[in-house]
Amino acid sequence: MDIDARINRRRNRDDSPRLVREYEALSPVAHIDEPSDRGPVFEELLDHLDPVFDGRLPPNAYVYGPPGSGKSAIVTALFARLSRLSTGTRSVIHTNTRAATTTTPQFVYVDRRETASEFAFYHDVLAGLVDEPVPEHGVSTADLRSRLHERLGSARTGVVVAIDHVDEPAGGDDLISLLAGLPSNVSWLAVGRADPGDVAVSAYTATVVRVAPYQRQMLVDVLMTRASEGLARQALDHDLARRIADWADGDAHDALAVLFVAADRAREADGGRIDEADVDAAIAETPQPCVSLGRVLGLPTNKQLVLRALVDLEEADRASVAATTEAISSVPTIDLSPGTVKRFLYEMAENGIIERVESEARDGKGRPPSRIELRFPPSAFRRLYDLQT
DNA sequence: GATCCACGGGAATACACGGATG
DNA sequence: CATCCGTGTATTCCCGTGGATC
Repeated sequence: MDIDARINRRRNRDDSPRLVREYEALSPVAHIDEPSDRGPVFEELLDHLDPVFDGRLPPNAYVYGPPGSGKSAIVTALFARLSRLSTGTRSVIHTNTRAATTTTPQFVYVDRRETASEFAFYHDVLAGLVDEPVPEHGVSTADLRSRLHERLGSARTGVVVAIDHVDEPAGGDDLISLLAGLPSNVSWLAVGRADPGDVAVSAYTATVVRVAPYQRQMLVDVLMTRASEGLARQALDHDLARRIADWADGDAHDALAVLFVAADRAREADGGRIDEADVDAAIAETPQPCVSLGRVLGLPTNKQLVLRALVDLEEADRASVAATTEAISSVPTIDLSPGTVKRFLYEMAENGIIERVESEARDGKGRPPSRIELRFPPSAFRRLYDLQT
């Protein structure tokens, strides 16, 4: 725990005992340092990365698994550790004298959720490699790419780049050509949901690693661990954790989202612990399938602003895209034009953040309108968004 | 002056329906 | 009866502009 967290804990003890001690530990978008029970997958990945420990580059790889199976948690945890090992080439402040560290390849993690464009991709890879800030404006994409080549041309050992969420976003630049633009001493590890047979990158990989969904007991453990980190003692009954795990059917994201919503609901009700009604309500507001909250919170600022207004609307205001547009545009905090709000709604529906369901009420005239429905639990987004700002 | 990208705005296209037409 | 047409909405697509930054 860092100092801020320690101080905050003291500051927040006014109306103790607090049910929610630490939203961060509870958040479905945060990954903890030590994903539990994933030993075999770590071993498989380390087998693949093994050449690294001799100072060589591993081949390209594809890691895949269903939503909420812990792909991102595993890869981020692993890359965080590995990049700590290889800081020898860029940092002078290290006490360890093992010469081997200076010849270890570097590790960079980029997330396509935040790195959709070609420019952003090369920017983030480069930023992961150098200590000095990389400009985000005023420099061309081609320029950025050549800086990257320049930087790596002199490197002895190369870089391993993890690219998470390769099958999102739908509208991003073609991944294959982005990868082709990387220097030759870069090896990549793509992470996605699709089966290797259905995804173009797998044609360029030597290794494929599958991440299986969480088994029931593992998911219960995940929930109990999070509860003990983020909630007051004894706040989550083991039976309720099992109930959530059963419902989530192996998807850790959805399970954690339910826990988060239930905890927030219990806190609002001044409950000292999460009860069954909290869990029921949380499950009821979590759609299936549920889009990743990480994706929602990775959206551009103004799209999130629109969503923030959307989750507060009455059902009547969501009866059609036109009505929803009007309702959102009249919210004082929104200074976007109605046209833009509407376009955002259509775009987000296209990307599965929200859903348009065509109304069956035909009134004879024109094409029937679509009602807007959320693909994520609204109170989870509301809380996470408000904490962020 | 260059660059990226979010916005704004509007044109083009799709769809549903009732009524006219062959 | 099958098809086309006109009207009114909904939806998609596209591109120019401007703010922020280097």
